[in-house]
Amino acid sequence: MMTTILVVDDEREMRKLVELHLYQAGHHVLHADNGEDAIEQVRTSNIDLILLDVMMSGMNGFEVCEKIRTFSPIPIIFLTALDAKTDLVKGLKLGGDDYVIKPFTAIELMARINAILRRVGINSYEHHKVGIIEHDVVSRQITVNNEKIQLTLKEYELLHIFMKYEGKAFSREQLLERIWGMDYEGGTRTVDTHIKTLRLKLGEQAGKYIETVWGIGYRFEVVE
Amino acid sequence: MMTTILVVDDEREMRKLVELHLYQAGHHVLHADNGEDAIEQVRTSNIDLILLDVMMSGMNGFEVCEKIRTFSPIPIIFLTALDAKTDLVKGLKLGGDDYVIKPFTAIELMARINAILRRVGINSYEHHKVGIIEHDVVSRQITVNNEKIQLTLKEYELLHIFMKYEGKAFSREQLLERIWGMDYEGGTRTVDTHIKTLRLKLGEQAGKYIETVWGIGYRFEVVE
DNA sequence: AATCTATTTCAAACTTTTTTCACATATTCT
DNA sequence: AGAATATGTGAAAAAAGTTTGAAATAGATT
Repeated sequence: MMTTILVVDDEREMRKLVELHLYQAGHHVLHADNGEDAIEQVRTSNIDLILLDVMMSGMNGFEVCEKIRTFSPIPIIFLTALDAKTDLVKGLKLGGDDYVIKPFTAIELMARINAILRRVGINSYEHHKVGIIEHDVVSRQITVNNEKIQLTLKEYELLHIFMKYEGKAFSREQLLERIWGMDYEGGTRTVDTHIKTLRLKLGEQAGKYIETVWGIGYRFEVVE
Repeated sequence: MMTTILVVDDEREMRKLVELHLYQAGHHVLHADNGEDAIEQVRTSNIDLILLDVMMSGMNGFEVCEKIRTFSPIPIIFLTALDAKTDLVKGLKLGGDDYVIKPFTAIELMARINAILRRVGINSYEHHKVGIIEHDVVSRQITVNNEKIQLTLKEYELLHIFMKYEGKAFSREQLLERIWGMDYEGGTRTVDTHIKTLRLKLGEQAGKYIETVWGIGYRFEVVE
């Protein structure tokens, strides 16, 4: 499953470089060039991990971290040019999960990110509720009207993306790329079949949440 | 949705080649053979992405990029024959988003373009409001007086272009080229029919936003 | 190897959209 | 006003996209 990573750095070139690598590694990237914007995005977007530069004009990384920790347990990796022990300690005390010292290689950064994501994947508690559907990420369970339903892998991934990006219209190609992977060769009709079974399993009422966007693909939205 | 891409290269044959591929991939293409012209076009036209050759007589690609960055965050992909490492860094420092090394294949170029466009599409939350009409690009939904209306692909594309270029008069040919593509064979009266249904669906008040420009085509403008 | 489940493919039925066409209506020009 | 040209409209044909059931294929499990 694709992850959304927020890159916070006030140096544009450094941010771009990091973004490029993250993007090529298959992550979704959001960015902010200041602390306030970063905090706002954490509040409003569905972000999985933050790469946070420590030295920024205005609010510094530690302050941003402290603020975010008042309302979110989202993993934070500090990017820092400093290498004093005190920073590590300070950052971790404030709730950071890891830190990387500039300059760093793409490989190193990816390794840290993957390590953290793996770790939180086990510990994190994600729970989405949209209309009468509830999705508990940890247990991978879906309930409709509090009744458990059994989904296959593809159905589950579809619903996961739909619920995460409620209201967004997806083309079949986008869904294939995200769930099946860039290298998928088969036809786009496959998506239709999975949509069919997913609608069926979601039942009369919740099945209608999946709307057909004619000529494009599908959109998930609570309809009354 | 069709994107407008500006190709900047002083070698005519290279430019033509790139343009052809872009056109076949369904993009709308503009071109410039020097930096000054490119900058002017970015200022005055509504461009979604720039393919910028680094080595040009007169202003080079990096200088052009630097200049553009003083007033626009538009994605820029460098085309370069120069060595990778140094250019990547320099280009990205100046605000470029990616770069492609010549010679490149059409597939590679398209992949880069799509990657950038996708990223931009994800990061930017586009929402247009013109008069009583609102258009949310992500969900592909249109509301008139906060009431959702259901548009077909062609109607949607028409309204999208109209709202994007509010006030501009379009000929039927221009609309056909942008929405239907260069290989469209049918007659121009098809546009009229779609305008008719679009006006109908927009309703009494908003339908009047689409004005007929006699002898030319149509213009979208808020009238009071 | 046999059995089950999940996934993909396929094609027919169905739905919606797009195009065409004929005629009504409107605008411009002489 | 009348002719010529351009646009508006409703209905029907044509094209395109979606849904669905069933069958084939692939993957896992026993």
